[in-house]
Amino acid sequence: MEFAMESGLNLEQNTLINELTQGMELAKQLRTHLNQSSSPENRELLLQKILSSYEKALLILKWSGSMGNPQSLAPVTGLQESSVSGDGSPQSEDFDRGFKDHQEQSDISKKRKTLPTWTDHVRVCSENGIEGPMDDGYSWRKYGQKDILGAKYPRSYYRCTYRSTQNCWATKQVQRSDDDPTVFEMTYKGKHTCNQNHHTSPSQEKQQLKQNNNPNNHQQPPPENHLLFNLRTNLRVNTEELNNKEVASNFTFPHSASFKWMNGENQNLGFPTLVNDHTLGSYSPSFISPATSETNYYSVPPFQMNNFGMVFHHSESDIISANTSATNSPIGDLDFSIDPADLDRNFPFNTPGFFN
DNA sequence: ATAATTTGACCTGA
DNA sequence: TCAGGTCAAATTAT
Repeated sequence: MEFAMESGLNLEQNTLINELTQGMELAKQLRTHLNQSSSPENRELLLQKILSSYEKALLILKWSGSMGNPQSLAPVTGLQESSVSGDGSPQSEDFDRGFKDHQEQSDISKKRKTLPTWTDHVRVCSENGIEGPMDDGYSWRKYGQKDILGAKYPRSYYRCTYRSTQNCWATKQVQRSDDDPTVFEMTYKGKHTCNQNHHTSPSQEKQQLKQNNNPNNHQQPPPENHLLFNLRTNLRVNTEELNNKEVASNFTFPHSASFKWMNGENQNLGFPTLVNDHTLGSYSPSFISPATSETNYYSVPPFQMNNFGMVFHHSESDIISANTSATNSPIGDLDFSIDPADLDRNFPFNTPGFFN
């Protein structure tokens, strides 16, 4: 509630202006580079940034244009279901303090009713077989993988890296779609109560990438986040049938904060390194948001997409029990208490389809 | 040495 | 009993 704010057009408009401005700036830089002797890479980089800015600008326009017409959007994958519950987004610093410690145990015994759960369908399409859904801006630690009945690909289980240190009980499951291997269903449970200000570190991301790309498990193609790339390739967001409102109000994109620095170090994966270090490294933060710093979570522009970016489709649902085993715990209560917070970051994705 | 991942065992609800 | 989810020891990466 507190942040009812970003509903507005202003934000949009500002962002739009920022993007266009940025595009112009970059174009100027490019011009300079053309005169001087600069590496082709730098030029390329600038070019990409420019394109990125314009694409974003266009997306923004599209998005705002579609606001009124929910129907205009096309669902990408129609998968999910689930109903919604409250929270949507990850992170809420303010709240965490209330919880820490003890809560765990006590909660266990109590109710842990509904853990806010929502699912994103992230399509990472890669023509070249690159990219992966991984990074959503949070640090996750994989704690399990299971073959699911009837599913071609195994499901991976992740929990917040800061579970123990910050008592953050957010978890997520990643399941590669059977029919469309380029789609990953990411199911999030619980919100982040940790402070991950420093967005993921490169190393972490790398790791994630790796994991998800289990060669053996047919898991997936290597991710690289080229926002740009992703953007171009497919950008769509579908909010599934959830109640529009709910989604609108609750869902939040995980801030994407990180980009990758994928230096070609993923040898293991053996996937093509499309991008040069610089390319990635310099992926314009702008893409993400003007401000990259700590404040991001909130400040991020509405359209922020995950790094993975792109398409996604998501649905939320309440889930009721989440854990079974002994040690597990309590996350439960959070839902409620946090709700208000959720709203904030929530992206005004009222529009049922973000990008078409 | 520390941190993350792998993976089979274990747990729980249906 | 079974499938999904989690634990935790061993392994691997940083």
